[in-house]
Amino acid sequence: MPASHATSTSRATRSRALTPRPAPLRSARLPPGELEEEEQEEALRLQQAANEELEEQFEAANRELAKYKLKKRKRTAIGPSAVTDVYKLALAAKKFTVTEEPWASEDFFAKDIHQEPDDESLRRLLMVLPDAFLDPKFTQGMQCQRSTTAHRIRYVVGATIFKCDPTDITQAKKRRSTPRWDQLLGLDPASKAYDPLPPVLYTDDSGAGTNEDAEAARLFRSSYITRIGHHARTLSCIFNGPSSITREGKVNTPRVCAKIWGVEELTPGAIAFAAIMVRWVLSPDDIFEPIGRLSGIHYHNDFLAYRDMITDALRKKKKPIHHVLYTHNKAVFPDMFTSLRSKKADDRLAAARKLYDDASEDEDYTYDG
DNA sequence: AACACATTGACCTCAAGTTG
DNA sequence: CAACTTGAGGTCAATGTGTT
Repeated sequence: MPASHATSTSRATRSRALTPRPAPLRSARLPPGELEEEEQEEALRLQQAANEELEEQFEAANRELAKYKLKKRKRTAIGPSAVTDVYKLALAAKKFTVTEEPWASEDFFAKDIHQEPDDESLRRLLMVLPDAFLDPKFTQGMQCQRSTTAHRIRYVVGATIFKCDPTDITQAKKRRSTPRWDQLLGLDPASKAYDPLPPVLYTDDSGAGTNEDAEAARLFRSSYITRIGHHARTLSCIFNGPSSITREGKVNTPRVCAKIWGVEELTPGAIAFAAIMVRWVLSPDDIFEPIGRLSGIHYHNDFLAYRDMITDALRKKKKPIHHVLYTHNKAVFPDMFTSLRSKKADDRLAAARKLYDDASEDEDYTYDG
């Protein structure tokens, strides 16, 4: 089997590398009076013997591990018994990556976790998982999700979203020499700088425009991020899998991220994530990093700016941004949306609430919860 | 009811970059 | 230069839906 062969070779290479190279043995004929040196060599030989024994133990342990790995499940099965804490931590990390923040800021690790963090989502996460960011499983989970999501959006569904020849996006050379992408990314030919709010983020590719009200309503409502009436796009790929946009009609979607993570509604982070993602997909950059190596685009900083802008506007009950969230939600989670936002259901609940509001009170009753 | 197929996220390995 | 980190790419088992 090629896979196991490769594993065993790499293991052998690794263990060789760990073993200290044997010191060149001196000639048997030692000058008299150098007993001290002889003793040292004897000690070295003993040390080498001990090393060899350790190496053998190491190999044996690896063989045991390899046997275990063959039997091990490759994929976590559904069901409470199979879901371990480690698995749940990785899942939380993946969900966090896409719905809250793609890269963990450096101060996450430096931050005193007993201090109240400013960010609300982080505060909630730390309440449930105080040591989340200290666990390597968490960063691994974030890494994996970044890599997978970026790859899917660019290489699997990119051509469908942007209605172009697949190679225009997948081939680095062509991607870097397509004028349409430069225009969508708001590249200034003179300064070689990219607009942090480029046309690709707006409805109809038309950019900021002159009318400020119209601009607020069109920002983050690009048809590349999601689209009403047709298949939802980038956002849907993230949560419902690539086939949700590349296939017509209903698809077999056994375990999509939204189901696994229990996501029923978009967050400001999710919209901001999709926004930097459509920019990266068209960019000259080959690797999805906080700062684009070739473009110089500050993906992470721009993401934070988008997310905080959206969060702030939502809190302030601004109409355009609530409309953006509404349309995106309707496109990405149509089923849940209709059941959640049925006016009839809302009225029914509101009526029941009113019954309590109108009911009589008694000062003797207390409730501390 | 049982099977086949299509699709998915998880897992694994490797290469390139970074640090000390 | 070794040890560590990060992201990409390939493979695989689990699973929902359609078909017999």
